[in-house]
Amino acid sequence: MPTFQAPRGMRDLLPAEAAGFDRLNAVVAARGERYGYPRLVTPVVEDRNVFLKSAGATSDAAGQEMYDVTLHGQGGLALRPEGTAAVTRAYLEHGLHRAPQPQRFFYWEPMFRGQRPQLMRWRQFWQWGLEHFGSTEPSADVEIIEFTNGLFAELGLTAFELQLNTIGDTPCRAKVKETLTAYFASHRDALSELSRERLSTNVLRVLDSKDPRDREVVAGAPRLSTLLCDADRAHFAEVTESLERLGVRFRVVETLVRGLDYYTRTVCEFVLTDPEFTKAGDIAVAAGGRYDSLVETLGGPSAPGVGIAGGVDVLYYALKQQGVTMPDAPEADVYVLSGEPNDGADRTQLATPLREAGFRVAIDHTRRSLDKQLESAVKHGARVAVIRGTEESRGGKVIVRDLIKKEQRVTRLAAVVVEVGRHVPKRVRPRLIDEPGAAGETPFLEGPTPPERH
RNA sequence: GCGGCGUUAGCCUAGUGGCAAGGCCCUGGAUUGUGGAUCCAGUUAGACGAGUUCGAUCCUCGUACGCCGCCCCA
Repeated sequence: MPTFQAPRGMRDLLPAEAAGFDRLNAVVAARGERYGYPRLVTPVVEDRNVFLKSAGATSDAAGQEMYDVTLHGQGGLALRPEGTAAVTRAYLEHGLHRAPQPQRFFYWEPMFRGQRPQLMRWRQFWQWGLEHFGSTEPSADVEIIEFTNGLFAELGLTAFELQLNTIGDTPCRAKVKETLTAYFASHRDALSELSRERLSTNVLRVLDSKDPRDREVVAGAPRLSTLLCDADRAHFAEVTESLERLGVRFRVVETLVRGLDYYTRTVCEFVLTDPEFTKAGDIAVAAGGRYDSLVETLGGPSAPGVGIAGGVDVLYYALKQQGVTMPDAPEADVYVLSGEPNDGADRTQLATPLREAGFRVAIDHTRRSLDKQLESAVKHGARVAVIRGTEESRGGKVIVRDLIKKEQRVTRLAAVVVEVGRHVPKRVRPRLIDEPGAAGETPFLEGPTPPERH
């Protein structure tokens, strides 16, 4: 039994899973680039006030759930629980509000929340996200929603529903809250304890309570849509009309409010509808909305913003649940092995030109029998074995054996790269500097590997 | 963070207050140095700690981790 375990709510991504995550990352990031959202990286640790101020002190996400960090006895830091506030902090810190607007960012980072873990809900989890600063237009809201909808279509995720609502802008919401508070206060006795508390802290949250007693009271509450200002209604109408025109399916859920206080107007959630997930209640695979006062809240000028974030872990499992196959982590296409015991350097010299050429080459660095080495090559998923140190492969020759066709040829060393190339594809070698005219392609779902360009 | 249930080898599963069983995987050997088959052999286990008991993997308590519900949320 291992003495150590990963901390509660944290886990290892073994190569098969890590490969799937990498593919998801590649797809989402590439889509981000296509939409003009370059990647921004922020630290894992932030001043905890960044989140306290932005999310609202009464929000659990910012309070009890925060993963505090102490260094040399000094606190005040926390592992980031979400991306938007951190990105906004960076946006301000680097004066990007003075850069040409709008500013758009993509991120893909681990997030941390100090909640008790459950299936697909870890203390460390991954999120991709988009933030779009500097536009109050409904079409900016539509863009991030359409992005996400298109992303899921691209990935093959079908079992989800887009839920939309508007919770009004800050000045207007004061009146809304007033009306709702008055209504719920008059039904105070019928409410759950938690909701009674929220009467004074965050009335809107009463609307999405799961408690059946609350739901009954909520059913008779004044509709949010009738309480909002004309400007809010107009904004939301344009969002929904645009989405309809773009063919994005959605459902307006008037009780949808978000847990974080910084949202204004549009809020959205992409909720999984697969029965495997709905038994535990709604699980969101992405969620976001507009935050027109967040920049100001964090000490900046008045600047509007809108964003969305998605859970990578949830997305990964939802895709698997739907039977979307992501490629396993192939260890090697080519296995170099030898019948001679002490020729490690020779094996490496044999592998090097193959690796330079772009093949995935693993070397058997054991001294077991050729028998076992060959067996091992198969078990590690190699298509081709390159064998040295046998009768036939002396004098600058090696055997190139196709492990599936069970055919082999004795080849001169100089011709090994060409011979191996007859059996397995080369992988795309990443380059530090773009080659002129070369468009990189990153395959996602299983399919042929694009041939290397010349 | 609160409550409930769980934890037997790398994985899956059996069983018991008195030597812990099997399958898969892994390692080695053989079929007289070219592989996935077959045969043979081998390594490895009751999460951790304390208590009750002549004796605990089994009963009790605590801790760790997981799952379910709550809270919350990706």
